[in-house]
Amino acid sequence: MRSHGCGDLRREAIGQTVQLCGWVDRRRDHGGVIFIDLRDRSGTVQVTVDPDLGPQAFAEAERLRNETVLQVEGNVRVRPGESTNERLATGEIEVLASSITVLNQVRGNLPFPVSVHDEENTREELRLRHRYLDLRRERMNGNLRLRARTIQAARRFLENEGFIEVETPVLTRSTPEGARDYLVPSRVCGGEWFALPQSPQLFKQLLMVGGIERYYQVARCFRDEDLRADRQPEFTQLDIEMSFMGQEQILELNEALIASIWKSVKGVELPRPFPRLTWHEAMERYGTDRPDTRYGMELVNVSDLVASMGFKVFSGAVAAGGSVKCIAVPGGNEALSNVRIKPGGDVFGEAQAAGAGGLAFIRVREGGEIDTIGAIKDNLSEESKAELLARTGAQPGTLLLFGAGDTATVNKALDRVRQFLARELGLVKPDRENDSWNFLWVVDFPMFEFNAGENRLEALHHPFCAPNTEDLGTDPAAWAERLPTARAQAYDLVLNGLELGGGSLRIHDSALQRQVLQTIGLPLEEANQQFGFLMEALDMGAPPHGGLAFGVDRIVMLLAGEESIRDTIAFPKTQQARCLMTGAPGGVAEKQLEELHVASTWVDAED
RNA sequence: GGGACUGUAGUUCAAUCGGUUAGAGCACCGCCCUGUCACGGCGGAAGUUGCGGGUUCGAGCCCCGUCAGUCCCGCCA
Repeated sequence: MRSHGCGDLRREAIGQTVQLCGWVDRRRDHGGVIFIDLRDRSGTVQVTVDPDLGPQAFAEAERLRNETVLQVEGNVRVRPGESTNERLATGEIEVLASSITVLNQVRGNLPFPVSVHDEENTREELRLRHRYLDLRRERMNGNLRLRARTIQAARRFLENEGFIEVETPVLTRSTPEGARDYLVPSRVCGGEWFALPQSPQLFKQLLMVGGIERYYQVARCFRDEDLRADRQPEFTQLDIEMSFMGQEQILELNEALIASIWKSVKGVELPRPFPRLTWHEAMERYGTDRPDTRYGMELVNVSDLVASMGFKVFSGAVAAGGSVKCIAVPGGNEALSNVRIKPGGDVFGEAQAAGAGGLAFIRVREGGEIDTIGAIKDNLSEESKAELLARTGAQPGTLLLFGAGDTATVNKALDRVRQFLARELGLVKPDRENDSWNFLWVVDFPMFEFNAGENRLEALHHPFCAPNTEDLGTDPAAWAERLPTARAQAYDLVLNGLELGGGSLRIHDSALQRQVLQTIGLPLEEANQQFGFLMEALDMGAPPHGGLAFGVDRIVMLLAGEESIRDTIAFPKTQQARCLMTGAPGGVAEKQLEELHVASTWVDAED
């Protein structure tokens, strides 16, 4: 007698006696015969229990409840009549039970239904509290399988390309810059602390110095920052680094990696090469460094057209060094009422949420007439009007939405409005049904951006990215002056408006590395103290190298059509960074703290 | 640190303007039904309306506080 998966049984098994194990998905009882849908990882099969053919089995079956754990022995036969249950993996056959063994029972009521027949709209709080039960459901079980297939496809591709997986420390040292660290007290070295890695960045670079040449790791990373639907305090990166390769080769190889994953997980052949945008162009045309290119409504810069007009909101913004940009919403006149785009409306609210003061609009009517507030209409010359319509491609019925102010805020507001409208107007399918994969490389990121709060430059990616060689020039004496405005040899992979990963060529010259650290305001002495080991290594024949890291949770989220990475992680944390199942984080014994040389006094932030 | 939303039976939801004993589907328990497949029929049990306080003749509903969850801003090199 063979053991089978419930969903693996097919016509070939007819006549065989089989043994099955699984959960009772649903029991039906009719006219003295009992039907059990038995479910395991492979699917569901109907087990039929007839008292005349299996008295023992029938006696057991009468007591069965949903989610009871069963072992069933029985004969496979054709179902009489036609099966109407499309969800049974093996619809046309049934297993006639001769014996049933209850392996474990369900006591009390389940906190929520698990059956494949039930709608999946249980409160997430409950699902997380009993995650083991949640994972048993078809959708979550499938997501974890999809995740495993994704990682397996990546491993297969990379191994074939000569990459080897190397594990790097989880207990490492805290470094300045970047996110908050999770800290771990050292017992042996009292008073000193480990940090959990935000990424294996420096270790993988040192592996390049170590001659590994092609490294990858499915690496757990930790960042003690506030959570979002796509951000967990611990998450998984597919971390990759390689020596002696230029940006072009790196992008090409990683495109092939991604294509290979999509091919094996979704069966989709991605068109290549992926389109590319420079960072500058992405900001200009989409207002974000991770544009969703599944739809149009690009940002159009009209600063020059309105610079001298009498409408002060527009001309004033330009005069102050800012911008006026707009997006054209085809059919927007009909789709979006004034109520929605004026103060208090949902579209207006999106712009406000991004920090914009407001949202001006023009409705384009038949014959190119424009309908808007007088302050705009009366101050717009015929030439400017014509140019505006031409530049935005506006047709009768088009709604033009304007943002005016400092450029960063305008970009942010219009990006947000654009994404909001895409969903509202049905330009993108709901995540579950998405079947368009608009990959995009964003390249030529700036090295730094100004942090007004701290009054200093910050690395846009991280301070180990190599600057663009043209921007840097050949004279080391000019580095300090040229670095702040230089582009980096850095790149992000964007899919449907979500950042899937990013990377760069790295600095392999210690002098340049020192200069970059100083540029972000790290004094030489501190740089040496924090990163001395790196620069020492660079001085021992570090090869040119570069790489990137993908967010595995996000990739799986998109492949699965989920809206939260929690649904791709077996045991995720809540927005308060708690595990509802185990109750972590929790208190520890006083003795543990003593051993760790940690004071036990709890100081509230308010005090 | 801030804004918004949510919390009612095991569960998913309802409960009109603040007004009788807080209802329904599924699940659960009992009985009936000879092939069901989201089976069906009859009956039953099941509630500190998250928690605490307040307003009111009267609070699931209004107010204050608090806890938990979700979404967003800040933050996330």
